[in-house]
Amino acid sequence: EKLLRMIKCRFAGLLARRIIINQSSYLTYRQLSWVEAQKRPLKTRNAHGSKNTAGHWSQGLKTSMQDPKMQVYKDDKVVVIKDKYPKARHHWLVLPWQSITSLKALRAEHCDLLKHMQQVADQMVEQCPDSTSLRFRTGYHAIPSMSHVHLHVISQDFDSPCLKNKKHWNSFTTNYFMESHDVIQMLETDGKVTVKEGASELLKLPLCCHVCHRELPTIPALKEHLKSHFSR
DNA sequence: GTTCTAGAAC
DNA sequence: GTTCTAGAAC
Repeated sequence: EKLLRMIKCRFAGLLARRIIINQSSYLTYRQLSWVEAQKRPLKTRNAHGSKNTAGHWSQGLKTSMQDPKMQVYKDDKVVVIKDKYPKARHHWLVLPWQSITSLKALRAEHCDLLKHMQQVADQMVEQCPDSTSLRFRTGYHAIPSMSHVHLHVISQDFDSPCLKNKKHWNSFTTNYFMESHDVIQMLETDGKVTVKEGASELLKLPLCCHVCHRELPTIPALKEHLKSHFSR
């Protein structure tokens, strides 16, 4: 029994170390002796090991955009994928191959790239069979959860089981959603993109219909209301 | 970004 | 009692 426990311990240790090797924190971890490392609760070690890695959820787009099965369009500058959790009948993301962490990193030299992303977004809408019946918007979230700059191309029906809460709704229907054209304009005039202070507060605003501006008390009520605008 | 669920709101 | 939201997740 003692031996079994020892083998289990050893295995857990190797496992933890193997995870750490893939990260920059390897040296820090190695400074601990093997015995000391065993004293650390497994949970803590996992927490230590799973943060700031390529496997972290916020890095998911980097993985998805490289996956040919996810790509619905690509050229030498950008790739388009379907949003994994679409918030409307049509919801794509346009991503540049070039790694740009966020809007904050954008400079004047990125203007042409953003214009191209906009062009590709327009193409996606054009080729969509529903483009005649549905309105589309193209823009960026002021404070995105996912790393790597991505342009949302989303139909305005918001008819999707993935749209579940106030944050989802307000991120696409308030000024939290920054129109692509406005972002490009800002970059051209200021040489950078500034996000208005208090943008995060916009997510807490009451639920308001984007078509008739009626206020709805709950998400289910809002969804029911949207049917009156977007019956198939 | 999602999932899960405690407890608020009804 | 049920519906719904909102915050933690190590």
